[in-house]
Amino acid sequence: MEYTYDVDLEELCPVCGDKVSGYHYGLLTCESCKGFFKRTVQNNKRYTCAENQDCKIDKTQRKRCPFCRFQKCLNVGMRLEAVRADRMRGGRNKFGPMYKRDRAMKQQKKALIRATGLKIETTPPMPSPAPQTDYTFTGSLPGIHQVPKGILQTTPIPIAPTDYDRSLYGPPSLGLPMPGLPTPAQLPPQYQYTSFPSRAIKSEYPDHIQVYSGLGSPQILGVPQLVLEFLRCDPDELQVQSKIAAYLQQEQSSRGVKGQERLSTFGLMCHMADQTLFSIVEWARSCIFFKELKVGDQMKLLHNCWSELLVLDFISRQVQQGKEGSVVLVTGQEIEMASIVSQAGPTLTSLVQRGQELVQKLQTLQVDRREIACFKFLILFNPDVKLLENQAFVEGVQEQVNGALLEYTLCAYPQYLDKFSQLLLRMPELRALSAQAEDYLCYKHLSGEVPCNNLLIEMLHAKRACT
DNA sequence: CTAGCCTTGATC
DNA sequence: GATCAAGGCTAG
Repeated sequence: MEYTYDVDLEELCPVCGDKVSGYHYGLLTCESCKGFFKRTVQNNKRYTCAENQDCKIDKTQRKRCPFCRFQKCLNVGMRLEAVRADRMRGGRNKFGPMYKRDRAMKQQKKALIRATGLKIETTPPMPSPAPQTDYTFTGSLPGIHQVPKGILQTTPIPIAPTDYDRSLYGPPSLGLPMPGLPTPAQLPPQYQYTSFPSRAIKSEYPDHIQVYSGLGSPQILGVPQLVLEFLRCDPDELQVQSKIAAYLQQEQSSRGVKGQERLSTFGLMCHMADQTLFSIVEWARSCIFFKELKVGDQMKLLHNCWSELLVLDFISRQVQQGKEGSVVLVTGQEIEMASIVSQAGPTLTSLVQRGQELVQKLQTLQVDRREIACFKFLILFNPDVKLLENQAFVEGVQEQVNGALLEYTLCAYPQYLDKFSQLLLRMPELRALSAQAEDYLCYKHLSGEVPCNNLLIEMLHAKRACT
């Protein structure tokens, strides 16, 4: 594949494209968007959009619609929590280490270009809500034969969500009941909001909105507890990115040493997808509800939906950070659509194009990362999976997630009353796409082009064996 | 209200 | 003491 050299040419503000002046409220932005974000949050400003809430925000037009500008600030990942309630000046906040990691990542990516020869996406948003520490990385993979069992059975992954969101955002995780077995009948009404201040507040912003009431205690509006919990479960995109990039780099360079052939682009993509699948399985194992299940049920659910989760992972990356005419990989690398069309066979090309169509639809719907977090659970807890030991639990979770998503979309996007159903309508497309991707993988596997020791293939076999 | 420049102060 | 992201100030 071709690649270009303009590596860190773009130090551009993700909101308006102006020149970046440093890290502000969670990511690299320009001075003006920093100021705008600060004024908006500090003064609890509410804007309305005179158009359809999809105004283009660039350097010349950013003043025209503050509503859409703020929306975009939130969507690219600016953090409300970084605006200080007490207005204290100077010093450092909790994000310091994150900024440092981000800088390190950028360095690593430059090295990755040299190793793999693919252009690097230079302005990764930092989409995850809370960086998780202790993402243990062993560097070596379990052998293929133990893979599905091994990865599901070994010791639990240490999850240490930073307490930042938690401490700021009200009830420590435990406000959320962790039902051992939620049957639909006994589901607690858990997506109610924490108490509002007396004045009526409508959530215009699809994110945590802190309201500084007289005493200055921040509250969350518009985001059901369950959705917040899902966000907490989400792995830190940067860590996954860094881990997979490091893995690929090592893989590629060790081949050089051993005198093996370097991986082809397709081989590289297989390894990348494989590693992504590992991280998806790790995510599932550690997240709320799923970890309550017995291993057998866990495996059945994962065997059923792995490809959908993989496709969704890809799709959501494009929705969140994709650019017109190119595709962003889990490593942050970017591939031009043109080079895919010219170099990947017709099947893969149409697969990617079909994916891009779905991306477009989701972008039009203004899907945000909270909704995507819900989506992942809806896919994972598929009540249609047969022979589950604990079918009722899975159905119960599905129902709860549906409720939370519905409530969230209604509150966060009151102007789109049918957003929820529009979102659900995309589910069959995702399913069809992942089926097509599985077929493609199967074909490639049969023609011997997929590297061995591959979790992808393992999953493929497992799924086809039981259906 | 905007955005460029200034001051502050915890962390290294 | 240097760094650099917070908040503050103020012309336009």
